[in-house]
Amino acid sequence: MAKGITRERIVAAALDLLNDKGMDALTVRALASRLGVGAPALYWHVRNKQELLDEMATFVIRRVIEALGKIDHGAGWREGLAAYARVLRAEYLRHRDGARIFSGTRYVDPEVVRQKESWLELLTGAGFSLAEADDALDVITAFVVGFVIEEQERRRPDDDGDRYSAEERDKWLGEGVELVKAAFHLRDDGDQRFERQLGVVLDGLESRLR
Amino acid sequence: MAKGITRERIVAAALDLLNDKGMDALTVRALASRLGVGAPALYWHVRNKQELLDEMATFVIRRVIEALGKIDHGAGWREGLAAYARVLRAEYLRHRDGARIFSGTRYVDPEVVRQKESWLELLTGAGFSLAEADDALDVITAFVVGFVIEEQERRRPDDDGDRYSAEERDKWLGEGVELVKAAFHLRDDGDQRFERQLGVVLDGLESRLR
DNA sequence: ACCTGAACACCGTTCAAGT
DNA sequence: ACCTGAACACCGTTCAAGT
Repeated sequence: MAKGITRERIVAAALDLLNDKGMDALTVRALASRLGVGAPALYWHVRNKQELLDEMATFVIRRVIEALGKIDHGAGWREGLAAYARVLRAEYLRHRDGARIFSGTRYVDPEVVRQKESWLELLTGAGFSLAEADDALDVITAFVVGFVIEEQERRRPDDDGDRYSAEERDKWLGEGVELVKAAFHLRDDGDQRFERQLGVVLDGLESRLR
Repeated sequence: MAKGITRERIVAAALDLLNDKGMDALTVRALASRLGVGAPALYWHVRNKQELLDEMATFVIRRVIEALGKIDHGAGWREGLAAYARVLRAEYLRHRDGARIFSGTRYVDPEVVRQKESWLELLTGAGFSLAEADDALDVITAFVVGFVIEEQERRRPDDDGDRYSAEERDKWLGEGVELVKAAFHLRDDGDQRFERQLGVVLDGLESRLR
């Protein structure tokens, strides 16, 4: 009973292992040993490694859907889309390289797509055409995916320990790129940049309403 | 001389192999045999597989830089950024899963970052603050990366051959999602969607100028 | 029904040895 | 300087066998 390996426990352990050691260390054998079991045991519960990876992606997507479902649509389309973007980013950030690994996952689950209905309602209700509403969801999603990929890449533990100080970086850059250097010095990380850039995209959508 | 394996030839062959067979089939042994040589031979030219992957990424980034350098900045900031976005998308599209694999690549090359100078000049010259200009480049990049990841995911040869017809898909979706179905039917693929959604982001940036 | 032990083909990498 | 042959540790997966 303590050894009751199930699909759910396997997927959970796999996501843990991914966060701990990264994608390359996510091997069937390491996963099995983490579950206190031999590697072949997993093949009774899961067809192969690819199915396990698909199952992990499905789990992540399900969490996204669940979180999206709790968003209040009453505060208007702009606040709604902002909440959508924040949820998507937060869920990707939960997993090491989450955006790169779990974005663009094949829609194997109708629920993922059915989810869109309420968002299309919100947007068309606010005055967007159906085509514009569809584009709006796509463009927000694309922005979040691209933003978080960059974000997680930058946060990744450096293999070479080459964290630059400001001066080292300026030297590395060389001469004649003063704007690049100045921009780097005033660059903030994380939430504020996300909110600002998200605001740009939302402004773009808003301009379509006029 | 016909067997003159070089770093450049190795990288070129690796990118070919990636396009032909995909990332999983990109093994050291397969690559070596494609070059008419034994697997250990590659280790004279390249330290390990990771270095090879880094070299591939660098090659792709260099091509992007080269293409970006040819863009005429005379047509204004909006046309300039649009050209930037189109170049980035085109270069990612050259390689199977290009956006997922090569985006967010660690900046190992100063030239990549120095490249930004001319864009910051263009944007600040057009009236953006330096912080806004920096955000503008980021937001465009993020959008392109996210868009192309989705695009290449959708284009990927289906493992199960499950290409849906419109009716099959409607059935799969179930009842009560009429907007989703309608949106799907009027959905166009590729260039037009990219241009439209890029326009949204550019509009968002333009709104900052006022 | 659920898991183990042994085995297979393949992988990245090393290293002595060849030219 | 550049490549081969043989080998090592590890990987995903299969399968007969155990309980």
